[in-house]
Formats: sequence, structure tokens, C-alpha cells
Amino acid sequence: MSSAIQQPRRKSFRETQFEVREEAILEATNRLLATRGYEAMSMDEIAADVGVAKGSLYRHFDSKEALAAAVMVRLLRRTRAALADQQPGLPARARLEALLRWTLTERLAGGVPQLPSGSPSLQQALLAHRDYMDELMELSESVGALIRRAKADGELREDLRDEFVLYTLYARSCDPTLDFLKAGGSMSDEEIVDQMVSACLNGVAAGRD
Amino acid sequence: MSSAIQQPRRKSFRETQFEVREEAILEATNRLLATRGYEAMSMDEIAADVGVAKGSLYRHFDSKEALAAAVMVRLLRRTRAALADQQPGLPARARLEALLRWTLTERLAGGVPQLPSGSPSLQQALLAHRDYMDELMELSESVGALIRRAKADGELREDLRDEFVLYTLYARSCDPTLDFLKAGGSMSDEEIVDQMVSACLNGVAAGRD
DNA sequence: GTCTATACTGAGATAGAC
DNA sequence: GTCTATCTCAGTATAGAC
Repeated sequence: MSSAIQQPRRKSFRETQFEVREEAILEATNRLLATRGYEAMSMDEIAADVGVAKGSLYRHFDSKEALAAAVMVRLLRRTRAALADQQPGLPARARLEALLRWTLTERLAGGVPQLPSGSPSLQQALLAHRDYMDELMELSESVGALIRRAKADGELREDLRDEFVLYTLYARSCDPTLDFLKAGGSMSDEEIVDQMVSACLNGVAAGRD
Repeated sequence: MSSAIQQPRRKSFRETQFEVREEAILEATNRLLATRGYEAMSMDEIAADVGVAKGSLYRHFDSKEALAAAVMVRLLRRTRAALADQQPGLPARARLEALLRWTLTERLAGGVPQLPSGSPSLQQALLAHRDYMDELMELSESVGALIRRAKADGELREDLRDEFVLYTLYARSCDPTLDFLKAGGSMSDEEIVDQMVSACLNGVAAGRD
């Protein structure tokens, strides 16, 4: 790793060191946020997990809330990237389905923090967090556009409100059904994702499978 | 209320007083659990809400967890009662749909605590709570039987696992979509319930509405 | 910038008088 | 059994040395 790659402005060792550590902090927080949730997770745990002093965390992030928000922003960015990486030619409904599948897979792999109404205090903090709200707006805009397009294509039910569909897709990523089924152990991750995607699109009632 | 109704063993005034207060505690906790969630809700709040000293709460319930568990048990009992009150002649699928509708309506009315993976610590406590687990088993058995019956009737998809359908129905009662839509304010409670039930059974994709 | 040590707060639980 | 007052502890955040 000591072989220097030539770049316009090389960063100092300490700078990269700082960034590497910050990335480690985000990674650890992400993991804890996914497993234990916001309230249950403590700054002590994060510090211990990263192998850094608790006080040092506050050099990187002003507060626990700010740290959690940073993790959420990272997640939203990854999601938007996944969306942007899709083939542009793909029909809207297929893109929505692929995005849902991507989200569920990520979640089962353990990488997704419990965004939504997990913690009221965090929720409050996020609403005030500029970057987070911006990312969320952007993502919602993109997904909203796909929903409208899919409806126009006749691939989504017209009688369901756009917001309803948006939130429904959004909510699947934190559906406790995933945890229960994974904990049950009788279904593979792949099967869980398949059934979830299928049930979301086609419902649980018989008639068209 | 002072007109005594003749009964085999009349309870003393203090006994009924005690029970009335306990009911009030459960009611307040239920409300707080529904609005703020387990972690965010404090024993001080509950005490203040009921108009009782915090210490007195511990004469009724050993701990915060025990109190929350009691509320959950009450909810499960109410749910089982709602199920038992259905017309026995009703087809299985119709009964499942009605139960889902009942649950969602209750939730939107503000009466249902966030049961599921809301709090890991509470989750842990509930697993160890005898009454709660018993009630949960009973309810799951009843609903599971309905699911199998509905499948036999050709009214539910055979390719979805029983557990998957069970948890999916269960999860709808705590779906954050409900909160988002209610907060949005552009849909009536009735419309929210209708779309939720319909989407759960028939999915969001076009093809059979 | 990172460490150790500590201040401060909120909240669950208990003690003891009445 | 209910009250007031208190204990205890976890956890966020900060101070100060290096």
C-alpha cells in the first residue's frame, strides 16, 4: 500500500489516515445500526468496534444523531447509484422491480440500517438534516417518475396513489417479515427476496401466478 | 355507579379501585407505546399521564418491560376476540381480509402499539414472557389455519409459504406506510386502509383490479 | 487528532414514611 | 398501596494532557 499513485494533489498521510478512519466509523455504525438499531447502539460500542477512543468519534461527527445521519446519507447515495446504474432502456416497471430486489438483497446481507420509524428522536433529527433530506428528495423524485411512467405503460395499478406505491416500496426494505423469515431459517435469502418481490407486485391472493 | 349489582363475591372498594387504576395505566401505556414507541416512552411520562406517582407503577408491574408486555398481551387478546367474533360461515379468505382490515383500522385510530422489531431489548423480553408467547402462539395457530384453508379453497397463492403469508399479514399492522400517509394528510383513513388491504392481496402491479 | 478521565443528564428502579 | 425522595447506572458529550 506504500506505493504512491501519482495524483494532481496528493493528500498527506494524516489526511488519508483520517478519511480511512472515518470510513471505518461509518462502516461500524452502519453494521450496528442494522443489527441493534439506533437507540440500542451506544457510542461506546461504536468506538470499541472501530478500535478508537470514544472521544475521538466527536472529532469526526458532532453527535450520535449526526453520525447516524451520515450513515443514512451514504445509504441513500448507494441506492441512487444502484438506480443510476440500471440500463436506461429498461421499462419502468422492471426498473422498480430491480430496485426493490436490490434493496431487499442488501438488507438481508446485513448492510442496511433501519431507516424508518425505528426511532422517533432520530426521525426528528433527520428531518432537520439538510443533506439527508436532499438525498431523500432526489431519490423520491426518481422513483416517483418511474412510478408515473410505469402507470402510463399500463404496468402499475392506476387506482393506487403514487405516494402509496412509493411508500410501499420504501417500506419493504424495513419489513420485519424479512427478519422473522431469516430468523426462522427455513428459507434461503434468495427465496425470501423472490417471495417478497412477487407478493409486493402481485399480492398474496390467488389468481395470476 | 354506586348502585351495587349483586354478584357471588362482591369485590371490595379498594380492589376495584386498584383494578381501575391498573386499567388506566395500561391504557396510557398503550397510547404512549403507539405514539412514541417503547424506548422513547418513559415511566415518568406514563405516571404523569395517569396522574399517579412513578413508584406506584411498580406496585402494578415489576418493570417497564413487564408493563409493555402486559399491553401487548391485551392487544393480542383483543385481536383474538375480533377473530372469534367473525361469522363462522365466512370463507377463510374473507376472514383474513376482515382481520387485516380490523387491524389497520385499529392502528390508524391510534390504538395499536408498535409491536414488532421496534425495540430489540423489548423483543428479547417478550420472547421470555410466558403469557405473551402463549397468546401469540394461539393467534398464529388460528391465522395459520385460515391461511391453509384459504389455500385449499384456491383463494391464496400456493407458491407462497404459509409463514411468509402469516408474517406479511402481521407486518402490515406496523407498516410505516400507514404513518407516512397519515402524516401526509392527503388520504382519509378509510382510503388508506382500502389501498393497503387491496395492495396486500392483489399487489401493486396492474392486471386484475 | 487521539487518548484518558470526567462532567452531566435522563431514566429505571427502590426505600421509607404515611 | 400510594406518595416523596433517592439510588444507580448507562450513555452522551466535553476537558485537558500528549
